[in-house]
Amino acid sequence: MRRTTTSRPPIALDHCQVTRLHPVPPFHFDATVHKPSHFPSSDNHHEPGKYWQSVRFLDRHLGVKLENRGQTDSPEIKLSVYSNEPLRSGEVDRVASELDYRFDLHTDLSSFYAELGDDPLLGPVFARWRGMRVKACQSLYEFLVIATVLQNATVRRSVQMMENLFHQYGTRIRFDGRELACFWDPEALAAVEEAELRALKVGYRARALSLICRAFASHELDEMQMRTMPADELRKRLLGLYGVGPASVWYIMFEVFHHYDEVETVSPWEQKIYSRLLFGQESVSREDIVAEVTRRWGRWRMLALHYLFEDIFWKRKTQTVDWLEPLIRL
DNA sequence: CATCAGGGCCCTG
DNA sequence: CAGGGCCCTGAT
Repeated sequence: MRRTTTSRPPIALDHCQVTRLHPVPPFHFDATVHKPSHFPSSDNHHEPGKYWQSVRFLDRHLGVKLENRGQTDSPEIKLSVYSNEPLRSGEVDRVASELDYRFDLHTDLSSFYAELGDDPLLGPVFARWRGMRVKACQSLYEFLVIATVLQNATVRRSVQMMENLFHQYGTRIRFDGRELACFWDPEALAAVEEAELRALKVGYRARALSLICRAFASHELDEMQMRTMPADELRKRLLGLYGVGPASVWYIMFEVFHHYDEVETVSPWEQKIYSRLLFGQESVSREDIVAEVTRRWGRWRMLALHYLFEDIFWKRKTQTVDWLEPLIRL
């Protein structure tokens, strides 16, 4: 009988080192670290001004805590890195620099606001979320797992699949008084039979999960190198992975690799939401959506859509958005 | 009880 | 290039 990793007590990350991150202003802490449109996951936790996240990095299980210590125009983040043994010199810096990339802290968005600030849709949104960044605090491999459990599933089912995977293959970590799940390595899954994955109710996705982790375990893919690839080449690489189609590629191009103009496709769910946001209609064709955002926002089109999208989901937290509710299938 | 669609993707003809 | 099948779940 397989002993699940999470049946063990959590790893205590009792060592902590503190450093600072300095985002390029303007910077909006909460809208960057927390994306209300994303499904909840036990690898992170957000409270206003604070964010906890597990990170599998440098072959370690780490806990990171980000705290807002600045203002929009003079931003500063206190970063606490928790580990089970003291980190070697330089390791905290490597974590800081990786987070800098994953939270997109070094991008200068001033021309984005300058060029699009007069847009009637974006103007009010900028007023609320100026300084918001794209964020994917997962590695490419980890994000591919998320993209896979999103496929053809309602929110509840995606959450269930993700938590089943964390329970079976992840590691519980404990730091700063919180317990979170931490991702497994692709190597750990590479040895697992598809049938075992299917038992976690991931269905046909078992094959994709299995083949994707092998692509990483065998080092066919190099995330760091992919960060510098031209968009066309990158897209082709991603599409070549089994179980990765246009919808997953779209999320990854934008969220993981920060291609702000990536709107090659619009999947059905987003299509309905953008139709409302852009045209006030129930269903506008994807071609019309792509044409409109390209004409209107050019090289910033996906970042602009991200602002509109998260804005409506933030709004939903405090008030009812009657047209949005039926679109969110729990 | 049966049927269906859901925040896709692969494979076939 | 269109369309069927795929896993599972909750809604009808």
